[in-house]
Amino acid sequence: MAARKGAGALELAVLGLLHEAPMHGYELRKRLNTLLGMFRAFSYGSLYPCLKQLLADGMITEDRSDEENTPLALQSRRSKIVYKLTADGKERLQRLLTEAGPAAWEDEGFGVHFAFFSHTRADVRLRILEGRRSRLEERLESVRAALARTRERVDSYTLELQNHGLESVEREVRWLNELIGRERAEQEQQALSAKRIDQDMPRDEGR
Amino acid sequence: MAARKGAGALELAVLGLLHEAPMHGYELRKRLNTLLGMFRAFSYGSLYPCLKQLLADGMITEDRSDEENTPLALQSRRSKIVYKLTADGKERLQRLLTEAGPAAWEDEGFGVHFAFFSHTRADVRLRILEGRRSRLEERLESVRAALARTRERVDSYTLELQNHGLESVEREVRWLNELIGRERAEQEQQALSAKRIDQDMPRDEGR
DNA sequence: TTCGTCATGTAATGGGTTACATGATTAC
DNA sequence: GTAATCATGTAACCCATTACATGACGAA
Repeated sequence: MAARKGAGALELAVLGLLHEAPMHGYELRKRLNTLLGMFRAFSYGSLYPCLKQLLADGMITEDRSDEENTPLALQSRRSKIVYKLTADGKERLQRLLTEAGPAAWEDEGFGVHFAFFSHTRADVRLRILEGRRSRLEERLESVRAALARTRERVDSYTLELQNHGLESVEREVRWLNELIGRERAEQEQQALSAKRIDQDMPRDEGR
Repeated sequence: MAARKGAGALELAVLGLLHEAPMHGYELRKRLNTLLGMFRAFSYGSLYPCLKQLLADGMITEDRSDEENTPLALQSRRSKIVYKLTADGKERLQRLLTEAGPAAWEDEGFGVHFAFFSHTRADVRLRILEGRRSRLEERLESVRAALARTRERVDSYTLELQNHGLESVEREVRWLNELIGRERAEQEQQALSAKRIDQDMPRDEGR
């Protein structure tokens, strides 16, 4: 099965962005870093090798044509390599977007996966959100336990730090709760309209 | 000057914890990860090599003695290596704690530096807090700018993610503001009591 | 013509994890 | 006696950054 390792988050982000529109590396990086804003930033030193790899794997093709204008006879200025997803690349993107494992909800990958949720199946979205939530709740519990254990004999700055961390994560959990609620409501509504269709044109029910 | 590179955050954390009390590696790691709770976690694979390096550099000493009990004649069970700061180590810790540079306010290092604020000079604390705040404000500004530029033509999940990120960072900035306020108030109060002492026993004022 | 930004790329390095190997001690 | 956890360590790998090298293009 070979399993293909290679850059998780970055690879997904590149494929995802290229799926929306063909682009060259420099632009890709800018879009990447505004997309992920607060969560992470990539440098050229990781982006270009990643593109190279994806190219070698046949996930993307490069277009060094300099587009429409070939003015007279002076077009040897190689520059601006536009990358584009191949069919294999689209397939791979789809596969990455369907995996609802730790890679999707741990700190490094969550932001990127979330950013492409509109291309992700509803059930996968839900599992990722729930996965992240339980991951965070684990952390909360362990920190709370530690805090209870060592209470009173901690200096005030440490306490301040731990409390701030705790509150930040609690806030994220509330955010996830809201998102999960919305996702579920959406699913139910879809189930409902499906039922309505069933009532309009009834089918075999029992199995 | 040689400059010594080596693990920034981890090294500081180890020295800081060992300053509070001698400890062996396993315990060190546990304390480390509860101390930093939400911010990061280290594995043995990074801790032990770090200890090794610190030992080689003479920042710490190891004690393989198994402590007080040497029952009769069966004490060859080497186990539990207790590490302890040397004078050099204390000096190094002090130096790390005095540096108020990017290493202290970027994501990777801030938590650790903050955790040992009670051993840090007041003016250094203030500069680190302000450094972090302006770092975060830079990010806020660039994301807000990007958000304004691409407004309306973004899908809802991306928007949701960016907003959540924005709010998280805004929250941290408010937290920093509060801390900075407290630090300044403290400094002013100390300046005040210093003045009062000056009034009690006046000295040369103009230079 | 020079400066800023766009644009592509590589080599060295860094800081960390995973998985593994080993063994002592404790609780049941 | 056996399982969990305490305890120490290493080697292979991973993902990314930094610093560098190169050069085109537009505006002042």
